[in-house]
Amino acid sequence: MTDKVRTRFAPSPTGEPHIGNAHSALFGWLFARHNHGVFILRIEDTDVERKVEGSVEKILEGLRYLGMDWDEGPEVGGNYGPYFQSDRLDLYHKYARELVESGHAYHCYCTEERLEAMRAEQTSRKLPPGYDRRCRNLTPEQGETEERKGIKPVVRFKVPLYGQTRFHDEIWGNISFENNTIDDLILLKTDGFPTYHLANVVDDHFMEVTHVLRAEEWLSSTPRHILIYNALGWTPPLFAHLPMLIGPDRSKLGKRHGATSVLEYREQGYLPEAMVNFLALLGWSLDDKTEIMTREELIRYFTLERVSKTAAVFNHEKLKWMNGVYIRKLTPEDFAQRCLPFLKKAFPDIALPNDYVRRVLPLVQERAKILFEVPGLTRYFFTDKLDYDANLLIGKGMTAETTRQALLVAKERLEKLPAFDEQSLEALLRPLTEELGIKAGQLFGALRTAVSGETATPPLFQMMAVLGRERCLERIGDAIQRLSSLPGK
RNA sequence: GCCCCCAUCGUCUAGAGGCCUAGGACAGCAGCCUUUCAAGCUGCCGACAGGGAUUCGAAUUCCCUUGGGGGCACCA
Repeated sequence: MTDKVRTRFAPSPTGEPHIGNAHSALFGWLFARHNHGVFILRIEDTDVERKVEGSVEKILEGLRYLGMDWDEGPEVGGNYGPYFQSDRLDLYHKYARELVESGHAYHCYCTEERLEAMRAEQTSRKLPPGYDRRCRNLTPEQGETEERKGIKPVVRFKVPLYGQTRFHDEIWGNISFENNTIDDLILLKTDGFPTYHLANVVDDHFMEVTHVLRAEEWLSSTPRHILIYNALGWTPPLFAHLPMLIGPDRSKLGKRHGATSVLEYREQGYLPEAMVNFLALLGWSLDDKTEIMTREELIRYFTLERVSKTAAVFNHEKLKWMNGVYIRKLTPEDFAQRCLPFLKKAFPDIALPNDYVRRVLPLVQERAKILFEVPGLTRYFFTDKLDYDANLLIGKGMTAETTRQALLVAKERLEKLPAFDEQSLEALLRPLTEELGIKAGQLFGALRTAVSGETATPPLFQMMAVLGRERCLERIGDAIQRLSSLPGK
């Protein structure tokens, strides 16, 4: 045995990597890193029915996106493999057999139909559903009779009829269950695969996992696991059940609450550092004020003592805010790098010259909350045709005609402006408002819309400077046209 | 129905008997800044689920009630 901390993340490949799983994984990862321990990734693919092709890759992608590296597991190997449960069936069979031989487990021949009927009956009589232990005391002869009928048995664990099972949870404290409320769970299914309970115990034991960090939903199956450890003569690891992530209605986080796949967040342009920071703060806190923390700080400060017991609502609003914080902290170059894929995807047929893109992007960096909205915020920098309602050109207290006149004069002056940069533009346009006898907002608003087709944009002079003289003049000319042909004007 | 838990602003949380007329953050609202939108700044709104008990003193300890969650599969 080693005294080094070893934790694991043990997802089952049944679909998109769930944000709730990512949360648990993160806590396990932070705990391992904080303690200079080992973070193991184990794939629990024991449910043939629910297995979804390609989900292992997605799980790995999700972890990579969030920057959670694993020391042992798929792709990296390790001394405790294999790390796919489907490659460890012999091991599970061995210990299932051992449990049967030692009298801790038995073969059960009950059909699924019978079990279902039994449960329905129990539920209708308002009794707790559970196996009635019909096969618990079958004689060898009775067993053989069933076998001859061609019925394949499952292996069930013989839960003690009396007494209680206690354990200590690092977060919840001491928990105790009456054994008579636990039914004889299945260890080995008829298809030869183990259930979670057996596989989990066997693997955590042989992989020398020291701390099992998993979501609270597992709390009530922990006594079963303890019982199995004991029956096998093994020392259980330490358990720490983590608060669950729930939706705004306080139920288990699901599709109807919005995006649940980690990869969806990547596609929407949530920065991994923001995701990690946000997730860490769901059920854990450092103190009464610190919220923005780097990955290194999270690792340094993360302890189980500061993990809470109450489920946390996944608040998209706050995530968005935090993502904005991280976006603003990026260097312009880094921001550009991260935006590029989103721009390319949104404007597949438009050239994105390097230096131009790098002049455009800083203009929206503090305005974007998620990367996905960057193309929308910068559209007019890349497209030629603007699509907007000409009435938007006309500001408060202006008419189509006064607006047109103002634009006409502005265009004229802009053509003659020696340098088309921010300072020159301001030096020209600011005094022009006085000359025209209109307010700054009236002229700037008209120009803003003319040049971008939008009413909310980055500062006008910066925007125009980046767009360039040619494009600006062209668009102002177009705006003048639109004003001239406005009906009723 | 049974078992195991949980309980501070709408949400994430600080609080481990006096530091609490309960702190921070998101959201909301108001204002400032300002050519628009953001960002930023200032302020406001806003919670200890209820009831007992212990104590000089309880958000903090204990009990009950209420509310909420999780589990009770040949799923994990």
